[in-house]
Amino acid sequence: MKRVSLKFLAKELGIAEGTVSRALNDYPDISAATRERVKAAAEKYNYRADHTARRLATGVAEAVAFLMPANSNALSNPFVAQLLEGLGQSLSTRGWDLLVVQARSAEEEADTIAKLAVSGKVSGVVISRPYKQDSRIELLQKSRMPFIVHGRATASDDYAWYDVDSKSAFTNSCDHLVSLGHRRIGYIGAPTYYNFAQMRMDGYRLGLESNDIAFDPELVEVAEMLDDAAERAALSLLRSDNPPTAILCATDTQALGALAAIRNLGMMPGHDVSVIGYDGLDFGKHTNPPLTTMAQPLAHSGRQIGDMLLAIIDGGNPADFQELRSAELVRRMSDGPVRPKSPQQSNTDRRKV
Amino acid sequence: MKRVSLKFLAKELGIAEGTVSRALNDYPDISAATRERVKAAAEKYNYRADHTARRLATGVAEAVAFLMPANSNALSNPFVAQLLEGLGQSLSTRGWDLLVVQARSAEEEADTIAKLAVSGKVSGVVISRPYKQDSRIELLQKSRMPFIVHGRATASDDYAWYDVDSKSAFTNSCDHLVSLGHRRIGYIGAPTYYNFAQMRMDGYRLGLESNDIAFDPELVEVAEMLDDAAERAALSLLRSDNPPTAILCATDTQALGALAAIRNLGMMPGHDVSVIGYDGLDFGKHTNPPLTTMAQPLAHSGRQIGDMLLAIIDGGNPADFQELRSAELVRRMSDGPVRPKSPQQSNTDRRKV
DNA sequence: CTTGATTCCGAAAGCGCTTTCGGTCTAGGC
DNA sequence: GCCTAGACCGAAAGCGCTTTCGGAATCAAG
Repeated sequence: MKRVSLKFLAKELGIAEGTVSRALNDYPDISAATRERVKAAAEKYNYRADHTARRLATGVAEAVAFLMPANSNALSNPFVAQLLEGLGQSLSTRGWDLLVVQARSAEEEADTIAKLAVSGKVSGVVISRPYKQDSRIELLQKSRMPFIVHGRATASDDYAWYDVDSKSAFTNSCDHLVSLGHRRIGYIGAPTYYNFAQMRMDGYRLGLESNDIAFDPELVEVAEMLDDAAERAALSLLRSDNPPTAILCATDTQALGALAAIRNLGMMPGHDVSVIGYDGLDFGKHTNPPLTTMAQPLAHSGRQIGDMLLAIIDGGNPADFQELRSAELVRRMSDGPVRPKSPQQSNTDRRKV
Repeated sequence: MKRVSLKFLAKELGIAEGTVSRALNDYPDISAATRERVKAAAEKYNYRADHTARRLATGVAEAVAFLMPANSNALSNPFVAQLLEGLGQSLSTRGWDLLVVQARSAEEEADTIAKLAVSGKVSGVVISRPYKQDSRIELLQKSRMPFIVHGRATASDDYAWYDVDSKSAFTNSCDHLVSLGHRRIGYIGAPTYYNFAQMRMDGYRLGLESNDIAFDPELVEVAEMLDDAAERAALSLLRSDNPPTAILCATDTQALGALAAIRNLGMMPGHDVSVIGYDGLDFGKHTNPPLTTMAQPLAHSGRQIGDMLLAIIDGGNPADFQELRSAELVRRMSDGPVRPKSPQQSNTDRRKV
């Protein structure tokens, strides 16, 4: 279990350390013969260049960092793990490392980034859930550290990102609800310092507009991305004089709260009032009723993001790496045709899941 | 944004590099005066010792690795993120790094560990979900790499671990169900190469035994830790000649499947047949009906595990760091008194959540 | 054969720190 | 006033690799 060093290998082969190093790294000034000889020996002794020494000598970290979202909550965590998994896969193709760093608080995020950028510990960074104006992005740009963001900020021309077009998704969901007869559509959003929250809200408004429905601020609530916060928001929507017949939620977690609110009011989600979430989280299959949601394609997003970052580190132009995917409405049981004012009416047009 | 080096600092102060280094590291052979002077300058220039160089010189990696569970699935991922968060917090107290490494497959896990152990990239490792016989643990012990496991293998005397006493939890749940009148209690388990799966099953059997209920293999199914696999398992249990009136599930994810199976059979979970899961995942609040579960205290487990690992790296005896926490039954709506054979009976003794 | 161009490899200088070793200086004991 | 202890710091040797530079050997051309 003892490490074999370059020195050892060189001595064993009777050639200079530098030569061994160059042979291993496929320098053109090494004859094929010795290259093979060296590689065979390396194989035999199971030699692996010491990462730290290599880093110091070359100046390239061979590692990237993932900045953990500041206030993540248990329900949104599935993303993180999945992203990490994909990132790891991507990096492992080169044997690079994946660092997870987190700020103590949202305020310290910028500082954490700044430190990271000069630390030399990583050759690239991925951040997620950008704010509308994101100082992390500015810092990263200023420090010339390759990076990619999962999502985008308002200004998004000159850096790399991978995002899902949630704006269109919300517009489409509006259309969908309108086609089910809804005209009074509520919206529960996330704090709008998050750009994704803004975009989803924009999508909602656009959807209203294109269906000639006037935007009504009474129908909009902003809540933290927690189930209970969203439940309170939904309650206030539902208790108003002219309550919505359908509610769009910025996240699945919030949709969970909306479902609960509706049930608590003695109504049936999907029948009395429709709810559509966004994220496509698996546990939506098991809610009461199963949650209709806009599913984002996050299966390979981590992998993709990793590959893009690597390409940028290799010298690619960040602006060339911008990818916009689209979300897909997966209908489960929480949406349905608008219910006429008449007391009874069975809920038809339902699909099984 | 340019890095300031030791050399620069030394030149600026007019003293030797070595002296600056020793001053910064609080060596006793440096006068208080120069120590302060050096630290002030370091502060002023915002100097941070280059991690890589430091590593190379000292030989200590100042980083630990978390080995990502091999076949994690989306529903079990909340753990990972939460654990990572806690670990990160713990490590940040020293400014250490957190690496996430993953094997391509379960088979390669041991190999990954072996490589990691000799790579010198980290000074400690945390692994989770050990198998009954876990070659990763043996490897780690052999290579003298400090490590801690989240969970334990069957032999668990001579290494550090943090685990939840799921065995007792299952025994207690049995008692609970018996107190509700159940005598025919089924069990859906996870693959028993996982030691936690074995322990939970043992707890279940012990619970039966202590209540003088004969163990019936017909009532036990082993399924993957996925909702649909568990659903099939539950279906087969429920369709037998003498079906269970209650089902204990090794994980919440599986309990989700059990709930679905019961509903699909036209019965009502918690009324017609009780289901209890294990994990205490938040989304259990939103299932249909809300899932009764044994909640493990994972809020600060990451933090705790990190602190323990650090203590071991500092020279602590691994065997001194073993912590067994207990799970708590949180009753929601999926358990209830056994239903008499008579057709109608309302479900009493329910608690609100 | 001599010369100039190649090919291939050894030597050595770092990368930015840490740490040992010894030397200088001052303080205290006689 | 001389000697011995500390106290304090400078110099230098690494840590394990990479990479530049130049020299020796080989080869083709004149």
